[in-house]
Amino acid sequence: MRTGSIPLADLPGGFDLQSTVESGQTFRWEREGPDPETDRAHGSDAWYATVFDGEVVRARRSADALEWESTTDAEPVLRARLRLDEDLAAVREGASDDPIVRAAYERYPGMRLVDDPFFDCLVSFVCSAQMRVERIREMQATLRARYGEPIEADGRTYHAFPTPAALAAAGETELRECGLGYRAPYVARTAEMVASGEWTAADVRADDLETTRERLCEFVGVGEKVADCVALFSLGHLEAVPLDTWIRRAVREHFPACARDDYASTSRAIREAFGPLAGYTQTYVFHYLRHAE
DNA sequence: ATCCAGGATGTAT
DNA sequence: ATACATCATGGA
Repeated sequence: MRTGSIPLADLPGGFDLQSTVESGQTFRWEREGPDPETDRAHGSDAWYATVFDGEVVRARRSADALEWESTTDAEPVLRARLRLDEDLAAVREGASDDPIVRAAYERYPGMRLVDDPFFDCLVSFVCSAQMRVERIREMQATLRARYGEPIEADGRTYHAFPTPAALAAAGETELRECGLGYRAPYVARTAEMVASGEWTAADVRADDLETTRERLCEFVGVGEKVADCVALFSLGHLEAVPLDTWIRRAVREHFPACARDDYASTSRAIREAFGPLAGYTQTYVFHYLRHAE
């Protein structure tokens, strides 16, 4: 395994790995070791492991650096997938100056948006319907363990995220046995669509969010909310504001002037309230509401 | 037991 | 277009 270290001082606005990969944006990072929420006995942060393009990547944040260990040079993929080169200070500066927004940014300094692989993100959020974040994470771990390519590294076995063909071949019945419930046929049919090759990330992505959302809604199990999540966390639409139960509550309680009767106009209103990188603010507020307050 | 979780779909109006 | 019931599963 190769190792490397990226000084936090080189990352504009700093970086926090735990909040970035445990804030419900991505479900592909497995924490190695105890839950830092319940066990604060250790000095530095936990290691997290994932697989990108068949290469194992382990990472942790020490006091002054992002350390990594990988079967290849992981720095480029880490910089890209965790948006490490984005100026977080500028993002925070551009956010709206509302009390709850300010509190959320202050609570999780260094949290960044991810840029996840398209299919993984798509499947994860198809599974997310009426599911708690912790269970979505468990479901994705099950899918990787059962259908992902095993990769040996450092005496351990890691699993890549399953390919579209692998999930399509699994079929509805087996996917139900993974605990997906009524989402099993959604995942099976969406996997078939992607496996057919007619819906690539490049095909689905448009310059404007509205068009991208329309195309994403062609997938089975993808409505406006899930479409916004995929647009935000894997297609680079940083202006997207997914309206889930938590954000709807925030609109109701903190931004009543943005409340509209339908999804699209409410999302547009809160997007304008949050600023140009509204998706960043949405993710901070989501994570903040789900833990603090 | 009843309610809820990062909602979406099918059907009736 | 909009309203409504229904869809698994596990934890509180």
